[in-house]
Amino acid sequence: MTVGIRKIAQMAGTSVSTVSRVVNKSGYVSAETRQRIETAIEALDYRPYAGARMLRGSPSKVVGVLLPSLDVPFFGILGHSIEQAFFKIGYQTFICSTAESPAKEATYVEMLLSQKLDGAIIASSRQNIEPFIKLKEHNIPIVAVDRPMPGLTDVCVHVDNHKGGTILAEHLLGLGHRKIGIICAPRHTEPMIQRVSGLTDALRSHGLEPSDIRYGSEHSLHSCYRLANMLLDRHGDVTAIVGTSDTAAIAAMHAAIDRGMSVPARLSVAGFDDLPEASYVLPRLTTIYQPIAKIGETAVQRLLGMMSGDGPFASEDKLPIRIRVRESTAHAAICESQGT
Amino acid sequence: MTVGIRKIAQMAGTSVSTVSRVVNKSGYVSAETRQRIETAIEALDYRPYAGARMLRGSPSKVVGVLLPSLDVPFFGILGHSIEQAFFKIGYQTFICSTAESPAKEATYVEMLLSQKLDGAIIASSRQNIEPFIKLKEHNIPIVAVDRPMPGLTDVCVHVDNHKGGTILAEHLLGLGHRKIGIICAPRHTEPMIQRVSGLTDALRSHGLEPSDIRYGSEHSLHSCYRLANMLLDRHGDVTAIVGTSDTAAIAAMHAAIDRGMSVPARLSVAGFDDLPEASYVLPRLTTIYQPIAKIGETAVQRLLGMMSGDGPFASEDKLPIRIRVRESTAHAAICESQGT
DNA sequence: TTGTAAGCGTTATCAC
DNA sequence: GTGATAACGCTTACAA
Repeated sequence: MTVGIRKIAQMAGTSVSTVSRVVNKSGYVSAETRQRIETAIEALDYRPYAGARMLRGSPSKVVGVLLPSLDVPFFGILGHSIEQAFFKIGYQTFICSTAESPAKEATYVEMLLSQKLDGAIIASSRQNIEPFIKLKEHNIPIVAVDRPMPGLTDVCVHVDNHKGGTILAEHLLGLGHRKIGIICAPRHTEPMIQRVSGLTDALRSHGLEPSDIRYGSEHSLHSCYRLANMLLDRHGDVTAIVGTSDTAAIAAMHAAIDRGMSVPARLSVAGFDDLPEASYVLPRLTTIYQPIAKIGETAVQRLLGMMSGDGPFASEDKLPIRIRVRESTAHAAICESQGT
Repeated sequence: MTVGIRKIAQMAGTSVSTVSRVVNKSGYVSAETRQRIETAIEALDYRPYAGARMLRGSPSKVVGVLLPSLDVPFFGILGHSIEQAFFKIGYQTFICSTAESPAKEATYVEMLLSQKLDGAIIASSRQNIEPFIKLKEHNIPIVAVDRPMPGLTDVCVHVDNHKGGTILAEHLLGLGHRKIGIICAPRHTEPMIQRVSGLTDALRSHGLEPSDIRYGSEHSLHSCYRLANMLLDRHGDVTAIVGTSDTAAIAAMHAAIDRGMSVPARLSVAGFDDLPEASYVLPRLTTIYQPIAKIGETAVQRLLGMMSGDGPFASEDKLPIRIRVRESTAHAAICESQGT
């Protein structure tokens, strides 16, 4: 059924080794033999089978990318940039949506291992490295993205989330805000924790505390909307809310507007990530930009370095971030004068 | 370096065939031999190599999914649902972002073919089937999603886009709108074409024509924003704009609001797809809901059917859609009274 | 119940 | 320049 190297040899009236030489452009082959072989290859649409090559020890040119979920924009963009970067250099990518489940992560690791991958890029929701240690045991090079995986790999490509929180806090403080609420979801992931601590650290250095911090376990607009309402119920005097993601911030905008607080006149709102939806909403969202696609591409570079044996064997890349000031934040003085 | 079946046999003091029997749970093995083998497998963390199994004719349990791009929400959600459905039944998925380029599509096909896949799910931006015919020649079962690929496969899972356009038109007509503009982007894809023709057919059956149709080649908010401005420059008297995607509709909302036309009081706006961002914007967007995740899951079912040999060998699945009326559309009478 | 051996598609070694 | 042949990890007759 399948056409292999021997069928080509047979058709071209030569031996498998000569065909192999032609296919791999290695060793000497006479012009006419090469011609006959190429004709046969064309005719039978022959193509060497990667799996058999690996039996002989060649790299699989296959990598695994394990991400929490492809259907949230952040990981969609990240996964896309990783996949495209690998494609450019002839690598195939198994993208795996682990859906936050350690059991799924473990199953994926099994599947990937039995496919013989050359390397892996991982972002796991929990800091739990357990499902991945088998990859490490099999000496598969691993790069962490978006969040470090201590104990698993020392190579991580991400941004300084703590600093991002600080920048946001200082932006709001500079606008005169003193009563600031925070919505953090999903609660347990490292970037979110860092953002909250960057925020609170900056406030404290000004002798302030967040008026309220609401934690949620879900990323969804709906769940963040409820958190925002709880926050506003208890602390109606806040003049600004920061969401640890653009989604959380957008949810806060909805909650505020639905209860008649105008944004930014009465309430300033800021987010994090600068996803496309940040500029979809009206007023457009002030947020921290992070170079998602660049993160993916850098992670691929790092993995390539590890796979080719030359370093770096340990490195933490923190890519630059910056604030994007848009229309959702304004001076607090205005708020007071229009306050509810 | 790598641990294979013979190393296990050696360690357990038995033969490779017996190990194979244990691994595949086929044939008889005595309890004690099995025990020794399982111990060895555990100790050496052995796992059969999928590529070698395929040499012996077993299915690869690998499928290819070729989509225009993972970083746009629609395909992110679709790709995610497909990947998850395959994961559930033990299949690995190569997700390939073809980025609208036939050259990339062809390269992907080559790569996939040399990995020996069991089947493929494809959505190609252009109707160009050329890059994929090799898959067909190699008898790889193919299912089209979101848009049909005539000549390549007769199996397609999608929605009735024409009907969606009709529903939208009738919704607006029912609200008294008579001057309706359309923004269509990206212009050449089948679903977009269908949506426009559904819209115009419905208008014509009421003796009307669209006031203006603006076509764009890019999906982006930015480019659609410019289209919307062109439309409003030329036909400031429209009372409603339909975007053939939620992004196009959101861009229209921005353009309208930026020139002081309030939505929906002065201008009604409707979109298509019901992506998350449709409920992010304020006012929340009236749009046509389509069951994206369900489309992915159904496509997987169809492909499974084809791979297992029992039908269907030709079938077009049109999944149900419905309109989601939100706040961005209102009665046209209100518009006239507040008109510019 | 277990072992031997052939063969899947490929490449590398070595002889011609 | 070219062609046998062994080996990679695995499954499956077939023999014992």
